[in-house]
Amino acid sequence: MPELPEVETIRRDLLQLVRGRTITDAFISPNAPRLVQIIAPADFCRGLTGRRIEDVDRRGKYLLFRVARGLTWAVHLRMTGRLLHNPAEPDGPYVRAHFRLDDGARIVFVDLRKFGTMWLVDDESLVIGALGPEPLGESFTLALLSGLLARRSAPVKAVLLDQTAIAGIGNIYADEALFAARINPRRPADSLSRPAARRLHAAIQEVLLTALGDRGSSFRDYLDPSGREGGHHLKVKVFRRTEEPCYDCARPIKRIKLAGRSTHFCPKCQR
DNA sequence: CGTTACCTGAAA
DNA sequence: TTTCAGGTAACG
Repeated sequence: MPELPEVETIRRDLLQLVRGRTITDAFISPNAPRLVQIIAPADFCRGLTGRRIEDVDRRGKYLLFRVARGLTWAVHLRMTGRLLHNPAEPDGPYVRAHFRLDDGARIVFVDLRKFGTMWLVDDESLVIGALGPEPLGESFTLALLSGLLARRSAPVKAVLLDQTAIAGIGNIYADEALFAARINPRRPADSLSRPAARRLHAAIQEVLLTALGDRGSSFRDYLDPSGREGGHHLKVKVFRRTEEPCYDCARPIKRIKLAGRSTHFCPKCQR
């Protein structure tokens, strides 16, 4: 569910709430058998208990809790995962894991669809080793994006969604970035002109930064650790605006299936 | 490369 | 009843 702006919002909030705290108890629900990867849930809980949270990082859509003695507790929320801090109802029907901290606070992992995953590893490359560069990082240059596009004949939207190409872009912000860059999502990546690649590079950063400023988008399930919605879904230009008028040309936004995902675009403005 | 599976619901 | 859902791994 959450993409880079949502996961980064969660990271920033949780950093303030849990840094320096020690995990005093960990619980994985038996109805979430696929939640913990690689090791058994009991070993995961034993491994986390008693450990201090030293930092909270993010890579792509992964949250990385740096805990004592070099271990990383990694979390991927997939479609419907939430990490809530002291929620009003800590025993709701979709609670898949919970963690008690030494200040009495509770971190609750809620996930309707059970796609979310967690790891406890000493080598983070096991989890995030294959990810491409951070689109808001220094290494994400125009030259890098152009090189990426030139090597792929797939539709440009499929490349934006490929986490090994660029880390953190999902279905909302792929559609929004392609609209901002006026590029048709079906265009083969290697067919983009130099100016089009330049527009796309700027659009990716602008769209992600704006959404981050709005604390993400809450179309359906996304809530921050305090249970609040983001604000960016109120500002999208094409995502889930099928048959509504394009803000630039007033013609209806169209929806197609691409790379297995619903894809929204303006056929007149995006070529 | 584009489908299919993983889950559970909400919306059409 | 059918389709759709901020994701991604595993298929063919």
